[in-house]
Amino acid sequence: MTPTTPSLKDAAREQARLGRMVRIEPLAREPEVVAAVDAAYADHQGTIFAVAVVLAHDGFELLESSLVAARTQFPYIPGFLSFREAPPLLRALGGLETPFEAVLVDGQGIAHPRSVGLASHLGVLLGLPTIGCAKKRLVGNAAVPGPEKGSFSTLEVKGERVGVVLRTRTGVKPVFVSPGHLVDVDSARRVVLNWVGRFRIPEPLRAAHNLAARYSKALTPLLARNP
DNA sequence: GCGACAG
DNA sequence: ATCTTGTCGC
Repeated sequence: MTPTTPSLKDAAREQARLGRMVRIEPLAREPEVVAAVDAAYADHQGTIFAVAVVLAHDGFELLESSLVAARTQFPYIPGFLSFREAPPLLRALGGLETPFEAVLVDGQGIAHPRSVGLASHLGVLLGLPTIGCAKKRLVGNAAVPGPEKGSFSTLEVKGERVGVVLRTRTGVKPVFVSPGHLVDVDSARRVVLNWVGRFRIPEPLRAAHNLAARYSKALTPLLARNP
């Protein structure tokens, strides 16, 4: 196979192309089953462990998980995270057999320099609703939301409402929620809040994150023996 | 030129 | 993201 490593110029061009395909619209129904993706990195040879999980809203039960281990093909550059994580994450999602209604992503949706964060990028390629839920801000300005769980403030970029800064737990640092594809800001906010358990990060993303970390620790020694 | 900067 | 134990607080 021929490793594909686009230049930043080409990457930005690809984002512009995908950006034209992003659709922001309210989600018709509250998802009963969602997927979530996250990645962990191992020290050795730039290995990335991409994980996709499927959970049922009822009891936040983990229905299925999928793992993909690969070599990173792109460095981490703010604004271009998709070119590093989207390929393995898409493969992980492709390994799922359980049907899901939306995907929660650890990163931004349209709250991005070119309006195509990882969540939007994945959404367009999947043709499914995706929601970005990041722990930090990439772009945009927002007021500090109220201290109670559920409070939120508008995240805007050049006068555009691209997301919300949402308090998922009382007194805890808020998260940055923005629509990826086929959802709007309000739908994205509601979905994230509906999938929050007793922690700051929504359960599906926690499950994906924990699994990725576990796989990384457990498999890194094996990869060192079998390069 | 000087900061800011998802994971 | 990752390197890393205990510790302070609700």
